[in-house]
Amino acid sequence: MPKQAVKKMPCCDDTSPCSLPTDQSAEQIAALAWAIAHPARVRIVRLLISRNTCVCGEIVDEMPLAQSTVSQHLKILKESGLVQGEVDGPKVCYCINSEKLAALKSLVASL
Amino acid sequence: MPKQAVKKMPCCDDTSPCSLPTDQSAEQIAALAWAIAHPARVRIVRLLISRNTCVCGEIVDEMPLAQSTVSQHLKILKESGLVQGEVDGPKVCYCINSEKLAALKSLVASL
DNA sequence: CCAGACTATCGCATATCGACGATAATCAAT
DNA sequence: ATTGATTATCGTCGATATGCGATAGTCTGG
Repeated sequence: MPKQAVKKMPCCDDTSPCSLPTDQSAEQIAALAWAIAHPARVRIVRLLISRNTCVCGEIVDEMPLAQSTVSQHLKILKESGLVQGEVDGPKVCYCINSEKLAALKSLVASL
Repeated sequence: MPKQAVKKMPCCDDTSPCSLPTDQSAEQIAALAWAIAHPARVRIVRLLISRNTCVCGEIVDEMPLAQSTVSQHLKILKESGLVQGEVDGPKVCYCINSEKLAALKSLVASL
């Protein structure tokens, strides 16, 4: 995960001819891209998109991964904000955070 | 890098109600997303986009990273196909592969 | 309250990332 | 050929990702 302490980001200073977006933007893109930088997470995201209704552990059934592993990926997706989890009784329903997804699309499109 | 051997991807089989794109597509997205899943690489990509002219080791000057580290990131970007390197004398000019970039945008947009 | 189902978390192992310095490799020019 | 500049690669280190089984936590229903 790109969480290394970036020493300094001397971009967009006087010596640099770039009018690039802020570094914060770079980290935003990196963080969101990171969330979908694994096939399993792409599949999960697509699964959640395809089912307008939030799904829960059914995700596990769709994936060739152990439940704990899927849960781990869901955690990563939740941390990225792309996915939201909502407790529904003993189950947990996950759904796409459309705003975050739109933000990801927008950020990538504006590259 | 998500290069782990995926055991099997029983998606889109008879038991699954998904008409999702192929898993290959998931790996494509994951691979491209991975390339920009690091702030430094996002910055490099933007730098290459902003300068229509290909840049070379000037990238190093723009980044708070060691030359070897930048070279490593460039290698990753090259492997993803997002960036192309062209030897120009003792220097190496890098430039964006517009097609790959477009593919990335398209893939993300079609999520 | 207890049993059952569902999910999250904990360890653990392995593999890779990300960073760096040091070193090799490459090319132009002298 | 040698030098100088530029870039790639190597080796190392710490941190993290990824996978799993096992376990703990949580909630519902009887």
